[in-house]
Amino acid sequence: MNNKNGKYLTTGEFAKLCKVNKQTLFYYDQIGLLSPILKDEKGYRFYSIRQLELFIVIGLLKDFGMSLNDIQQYMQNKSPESFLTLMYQKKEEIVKKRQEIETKEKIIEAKIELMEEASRLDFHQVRLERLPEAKLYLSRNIENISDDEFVEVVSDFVDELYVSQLDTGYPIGGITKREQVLKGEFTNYSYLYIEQPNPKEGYPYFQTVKGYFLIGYHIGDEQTIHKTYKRLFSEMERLNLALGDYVFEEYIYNTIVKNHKEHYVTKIMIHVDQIES
Amino acid sequence: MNNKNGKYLTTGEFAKLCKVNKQTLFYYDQIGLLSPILKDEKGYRFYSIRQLELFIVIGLLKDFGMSLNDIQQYMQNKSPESFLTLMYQKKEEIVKKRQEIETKEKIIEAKIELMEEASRLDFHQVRLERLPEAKLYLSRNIENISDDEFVEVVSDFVDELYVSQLDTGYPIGGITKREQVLKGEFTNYSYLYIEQPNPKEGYPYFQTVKGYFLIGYHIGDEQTIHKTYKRLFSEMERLNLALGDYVFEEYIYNTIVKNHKEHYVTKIMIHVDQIES
DNA sequence: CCTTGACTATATAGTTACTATATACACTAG
DNA sequence: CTAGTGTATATAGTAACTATATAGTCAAGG
Repeated sequence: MNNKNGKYLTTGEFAKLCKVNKQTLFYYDQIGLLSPILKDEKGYRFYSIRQLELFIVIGLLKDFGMSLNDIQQYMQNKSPESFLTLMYQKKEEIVKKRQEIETKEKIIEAKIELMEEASRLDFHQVRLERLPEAKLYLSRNIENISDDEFVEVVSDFVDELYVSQLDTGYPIGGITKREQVLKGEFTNYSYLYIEQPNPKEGYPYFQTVKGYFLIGYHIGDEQTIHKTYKRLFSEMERLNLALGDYVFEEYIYNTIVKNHKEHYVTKIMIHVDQIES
Repeated sequence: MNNKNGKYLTTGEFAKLCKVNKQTLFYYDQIGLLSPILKDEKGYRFYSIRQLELFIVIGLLKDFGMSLNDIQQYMQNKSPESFLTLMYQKKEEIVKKRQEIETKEKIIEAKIELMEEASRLDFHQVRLERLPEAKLYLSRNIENISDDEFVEVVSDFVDELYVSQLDTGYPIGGITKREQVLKGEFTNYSYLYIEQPNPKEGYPYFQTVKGYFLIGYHIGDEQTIHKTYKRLFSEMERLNLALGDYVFEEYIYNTIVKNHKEHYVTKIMIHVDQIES
């Protein structure tokens, strides 16, 4: 696209034009990806300004995730048809990548929201709240399961979060059934779950019972969580509330933001029914 | 979030749970990023299922572009506040990344469109076409410029495409003024340009004169382009057309898709005026 | 009790796309 | 003639692993 082919550029000059290190051009020459059009008897390299275009395209293909090797393969038998094929393939890849990035953006937004919310909370206060319907993605049932089976369920659950992009950034929680809670087995969960604020179609979701929940926070190791449950139960009595069908547990602060177990914070949401008087 | 802490996992088992190579866990242990909670007297590693959570977060931060070193730095003095700060920072980065990816998606779409269009063209046919207004981003003037100055202009032009994300995937073309064309200096361009189908605000664009253009294609090296110009001029005479103010040249096929200069294809668009009869 | 096969460990080298460093030669200005 | 800049090659280092080689451990089957 120009008639200024007269000027030969030294490696340094061409590197400046390409906005890269001189060494990079040595390297490209070495692997035969982009060699100078001229090399004098003393080994000095000379590039043409025309070669900039090729360098830019190499950069483009690199951006699209191709290795220098792949790029070289393409360059060796290029044609309008193979270029078009390549572009269609890269288009598919980039669409997928964009969707992944959008998912990650959502995850970050969720984490920010959760952390901001947590910072405004008083963990010592217990409150009664009416929660709206929320959709949860559930693991398989994990009641009274062996260690090995539990590992497998967690593995499958995490796997599904990954392949179906169900990680929303919300915490992974545990659901305990009324009967386990009554037996005092607070952490004999029936399911793991993760909330889906914008659920995808075609997945088996568990619809939370909407209604009233008594919400309290346990500070410290899960070993001592029964103490907090006791506090909550006495509060239920005081408010004339009966235990509902499920209890939900979620980490607010854990290993991701705190170094010591004593500082972990678990949110406990007890489904409650008003007792008729 | 679970009470199944009894089970200790070997390196192989934990690797399977994390869906990574065993060696990766050796590596993480070695750099002190994620060590097993237990090592027996024979050096065997044992992980807890609880450590999966940490592994997942490490993966998340990696996805956000942090190096293992940075992640370790963060883990050493983590807190809800520093996590929030980190998330705000990563959010900014990911928004920028998403925009970059969107730009690249547009570039690919443009390349596909151009190639598909080119494949349907008959390069031997000359046609008269009314072109709608198009916005072009222009280089500085390059009439009768020295080699060194030309290199600088190209460098600045490409630089601006990069920093202002003006690369639309459309070809870089050259504009020749009527007076140069009349002198037979077909490739003494006045400007380089790139079309901006969706122009950004606040940039100096050159508005093409909308109107009639005689469009023909030159096959082969630019050295012989005068032959094609001659053909086009005789066609203009036949159609009773007068040379307008500018001629536009663009590569259809070049070093990116063809190995030999003889197969390059240049599109020539001559702005023309109807001669009153 | 011995062997086989599947596991575990460590140490070292290889990978990609460069970047940094060391050493030697070339060119240009004063 | 020398200082300062440029060029060249060769080699080593980088991140985040992966692959390979060698050796020790363990549980099951004959």
